[in-house]
Amino acid sequence: MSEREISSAVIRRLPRYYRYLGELLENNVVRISSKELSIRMKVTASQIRQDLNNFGGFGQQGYGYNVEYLHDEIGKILGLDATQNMIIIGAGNLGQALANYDFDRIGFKVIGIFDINPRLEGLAVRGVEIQMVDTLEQFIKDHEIHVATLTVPKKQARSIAKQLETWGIRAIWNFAPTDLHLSEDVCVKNVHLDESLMTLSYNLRHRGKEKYSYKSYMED
Amino acid sequence: MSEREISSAVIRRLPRYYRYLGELLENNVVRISSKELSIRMKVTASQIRQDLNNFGGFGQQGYGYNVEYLHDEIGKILGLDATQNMIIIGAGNLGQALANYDFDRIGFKVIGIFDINPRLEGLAVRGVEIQMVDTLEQFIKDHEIHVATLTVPKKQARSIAKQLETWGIRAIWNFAPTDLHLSEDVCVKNVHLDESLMTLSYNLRHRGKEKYSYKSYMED
DNA sequence: TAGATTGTTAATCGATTAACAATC
DNA sequence: TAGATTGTTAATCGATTAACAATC
Repeated sequence: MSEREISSAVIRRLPRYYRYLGELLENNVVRISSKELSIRMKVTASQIRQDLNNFGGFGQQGYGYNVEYLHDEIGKILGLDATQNMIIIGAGNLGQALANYDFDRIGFKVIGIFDINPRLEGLAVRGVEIQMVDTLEQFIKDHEIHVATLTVPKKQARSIAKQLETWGIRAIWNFAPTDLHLSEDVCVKNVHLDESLMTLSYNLRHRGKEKYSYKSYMED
Repeated sequence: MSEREISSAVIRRLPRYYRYLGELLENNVVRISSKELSIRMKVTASQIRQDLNNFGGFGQQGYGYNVEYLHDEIGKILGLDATQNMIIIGAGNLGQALANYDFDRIGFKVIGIFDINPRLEGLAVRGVEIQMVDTLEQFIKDHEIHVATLTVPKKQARSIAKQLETWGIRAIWNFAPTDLHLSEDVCVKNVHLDESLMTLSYNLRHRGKEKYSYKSYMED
């Protein structure tokens, strides 16, 4: 099976397909055409078909796509079918908020929360007790963890990220407002909330000078 | 002054320029060339110059760019120079975490937090007391609010968004995992955290099959 | 002036959309 | 079979990169 290079534009759209298909599934819709889905999602049918065909032919001519099948297949492509253990580094407001999220639903199980603040030690968030970071290395080894969420202050983010890398972490979901400099085989996904708000600020200020319309749905 | 259409790809890069320039400023760097900045940011110098020239000529041949001037100008383009009052709807974990953020720094002042849970009434987050949503309409009118952060459950998101629109809100920072259907003159910026994590999941699973490298910095 | 670096035009590259033959 | 809709190729569109004349 030849692995072609999938563009990140396509990958970023997959979760949205997954979400819409999940909703169709909840509404007991059995099949859907790219045309119908394109209307609901406000994208072109062409794009949907192109995107999906990067991964294989999931539809059937004259019929469309089976909602449940397509939903599951996209889930597999995204890797949501296999559960990954995850830790959260930084148990501040955001870290605790994320710990309360139900990410199990998409294959991520929070099994550890870490901080340097001794006041937080032992405090349980969603059944997981906050531990001190000096136990982090051992914990990662003991539990075969490959994914870490980073919600520490900017100053500490880079050095902790480097350590996480040496301890075997392969993917970092980074909420610290800085770019991490790691080797290429560590996946980093940045969530820079302040930068997100800045783009909203831009659009608010320049609103009306141009058309924004539905495209904003896709600009993650 | 002719307003050309600025592509969203450019707009999404502006906050990152702003951040790098801010750091240079902190390090007392007075001037920088597109070449030097391109190396630090791991983008092409060409892209930097093209991006900036969408908004005007901020540099000088043979010299480069004055860091402070460029930083300030990008801040103005993003609209960070004018303060906007903001409210947060939904005082759950995420809502409270966001209320604790220092968004004043980029021109957004949280002056109200709202929820339907009577248990939260009066609880102060960063000096702002949580109020009940039935006072929302009056509050928006009294304080001339145009920006709202939406951190309510999926089920309620759309109906609240619709109401916010009728009450005069012009920009919504939406954390609910759903697309909002509003008129075109309401700006919506979605932050779908679960979808962000899904793309990380994809990259983790397909890691090594292709090169990811620095490009991940830019995929917000 | 000579060197450096911009602003901007032209070339390339990639992503989106359109079209349609294949086929259920 | 006829109608519908995919998978896929071709055309278009837009974004990125390269090149270089302008100019500080």
